[in-house]
Amino acid sequence: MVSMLKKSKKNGFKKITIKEIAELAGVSRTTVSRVLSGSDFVNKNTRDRVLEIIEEKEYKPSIIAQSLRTNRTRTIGLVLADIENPFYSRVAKGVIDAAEAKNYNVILCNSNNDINLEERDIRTLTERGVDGFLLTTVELKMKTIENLRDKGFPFMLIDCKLDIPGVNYVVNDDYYGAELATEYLINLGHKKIFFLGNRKLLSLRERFRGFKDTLKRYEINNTGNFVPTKFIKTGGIYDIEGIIRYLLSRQENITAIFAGNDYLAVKSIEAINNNGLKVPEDISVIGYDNIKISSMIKVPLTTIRQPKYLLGKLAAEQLLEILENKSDRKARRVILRPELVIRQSCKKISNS
Amino acid sequence: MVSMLKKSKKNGFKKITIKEIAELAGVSRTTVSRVLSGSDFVNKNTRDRVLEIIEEKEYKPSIIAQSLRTNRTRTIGLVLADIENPFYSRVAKGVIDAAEAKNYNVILCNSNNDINLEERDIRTLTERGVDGFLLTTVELKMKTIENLRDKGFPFMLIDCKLDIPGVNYVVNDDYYGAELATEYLINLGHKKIFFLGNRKLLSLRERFRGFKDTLKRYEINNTGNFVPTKFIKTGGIYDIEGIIRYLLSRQENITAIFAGNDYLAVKSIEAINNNGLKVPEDISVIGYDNIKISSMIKVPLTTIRQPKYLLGKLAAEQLLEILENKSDRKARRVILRPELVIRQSCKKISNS
DNA sequence: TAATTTATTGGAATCGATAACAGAAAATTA
DNA sequence: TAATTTTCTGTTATCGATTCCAATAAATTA
Repeated sequence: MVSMLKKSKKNGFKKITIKEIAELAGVSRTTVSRVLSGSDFVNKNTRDRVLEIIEEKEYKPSIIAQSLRTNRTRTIGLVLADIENPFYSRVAKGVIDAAEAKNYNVILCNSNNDINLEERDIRTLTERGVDGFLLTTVELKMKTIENLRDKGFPFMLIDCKLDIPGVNYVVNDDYYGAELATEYLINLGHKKIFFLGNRKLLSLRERFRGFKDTLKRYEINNTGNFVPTKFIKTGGIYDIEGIIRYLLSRQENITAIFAGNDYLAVKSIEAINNNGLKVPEDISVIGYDNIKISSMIKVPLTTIRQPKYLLGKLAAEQLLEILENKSDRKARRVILRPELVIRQSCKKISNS
Repeated sequence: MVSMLKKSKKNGFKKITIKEIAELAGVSRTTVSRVLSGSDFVNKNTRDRVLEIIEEKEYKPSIIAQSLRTNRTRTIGLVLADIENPFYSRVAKGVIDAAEAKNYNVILCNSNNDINLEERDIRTLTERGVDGFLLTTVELKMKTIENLRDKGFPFMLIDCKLDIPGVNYVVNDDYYGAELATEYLINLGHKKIFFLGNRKLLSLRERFRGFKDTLKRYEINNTGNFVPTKFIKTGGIYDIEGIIRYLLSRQENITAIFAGNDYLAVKSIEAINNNGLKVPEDISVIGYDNIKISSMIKVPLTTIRQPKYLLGKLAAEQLLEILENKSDRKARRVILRPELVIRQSCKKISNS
């Protein structure tokens, strides 16, 4: 009778509360609380007795009640652009690992590359009371970000280099990565290179800048590198087949494609094959990201490797530091270096 | 002065509370609460006035406080065996979509195929106060599950057919899928078929059963289908290269491999190639799962397609139904049908 | 008109913790 | 021994909502 736990609404059994522990130990709730937090001065005998009962009853303090009182939930939000994209799921793993290491939990939202869902997710997360969140965004609204910043809500951007005051991020150096890729193609003799990507997306915008500047540096005049908007569907997803057909039909003798990410690269290769051409014999393709399948497809993809796990891990760690140290207003901007991974999807051009 | 929000510890600004809304509207907190819940009888004029102020102040009730009072968090937990495995990330998407549709949030844990982390995750989630959770498990401890069940904590298993009373699941019919795969190989003339998989994992155990039974049905005597334990590392991950070398060295003239999942299949093909043999010319390989890369690798993989998104979506929906309807003790067991996807990794045998 | 019912509202307790403050006992110092 | 400090503990208010119960006013019925 004494040891039997009483029923409650939630599930079969009622969780034991601090009050009951206090009664069993013959002390006040305050004392139990003090034992729990470990910080304050409690008599050793009292402490031991309380700890013993806590252990015996397997008492765990209610995180909900703690949250209400302390205004902290030990929860962070993570808004992923697309959980099915291996790039993001690797990032997510880094985030989760870093969070759990500090005893935080992660609430996951999937914005599905949709800017409206993204906004909704941010709203949901703040209302739910996460202590802060991480945003892997594709096409963010400046106003939303500024608003968050002005409210003082702790957050960090992942893989989105947004240089406005008071906004922190962890990114890969997309500009540098694009330089690497472009230089590699140029050194192989390519001049007619098409950049495949939606320049509305922030990371792709940087890559495009690196691409353009490198061409300029090598004094290569490369006009018309844009994806006609009719091929861009909502959420930044492309009609790759259409683009490739369009490219080939233009008779411009494109010799290489710089795809903004590996997903696009893989799809492009498929589409090129479907149009009777071969990679890399007819067209070279370089990707960006180095996702897992890149090395496994028919023609292993030459691409730019980004430290993805680290991206997530560092972002989470930075955020947690902010959370643990509220007054700290220092800028936290981390830029990671990508590397060129040479495989088989690019070929030297001799007749140039 | 009046409209200025005061500062609080958490972030720059204090959230407005029900008390303040009540004061502004000149009613009691009780009345505001009633307006919020929409259910009780409130005078229309009062209701409108309160709603107006709620809107004006953009008041959102504190989910934490609600949780404490109502003992429900509108949060479910999801324990993924491996978020980087595309199978699970697709499942996760189904879960998230279903949860958000009913205004629930998902706390994500990644057990990393580690049974100990899995137990830790379950503990974390229950302590955190999720209303229930979903478990994609690899190698669960029966005792843990029975314990959860006995405590009355709501949960469902995903892709793990555990037939003990009071435990619910949504699974693919692994037995049937294995029958499909095995029959297909047999019809191609294969008799020496090796089943590649760790039979400790529940789903693989079912697949192995289907495999064995089908062979028996066709009166094919197939001995020695096991992966020597020395190739099985912690967490059920394999030394595929080692296994393949071992297989080839045995001189048993294996003509086909039935890989327990596509991951293993893809790795096997790589390993087979590394050993100077070709798929499907020398050895046929069939996979299981139909993950995205299966169609993109050098030799597109013949495999068994499972409805992954649906798996997650249905599991979440079932769980939420349980949560919304506590007293309902009916069994919820959903079995989805897989299909054979014929691509190019299996070949007919003529000399048998 | 008096009695009863109905509609609408508020007071106060509660959920399970934390924390400011004060008070009592023990230890130290004068 | 008295005064002061230190150590330890409890009382009470609070976080922001919900809910039981009672109270009031208005409407209905007798």
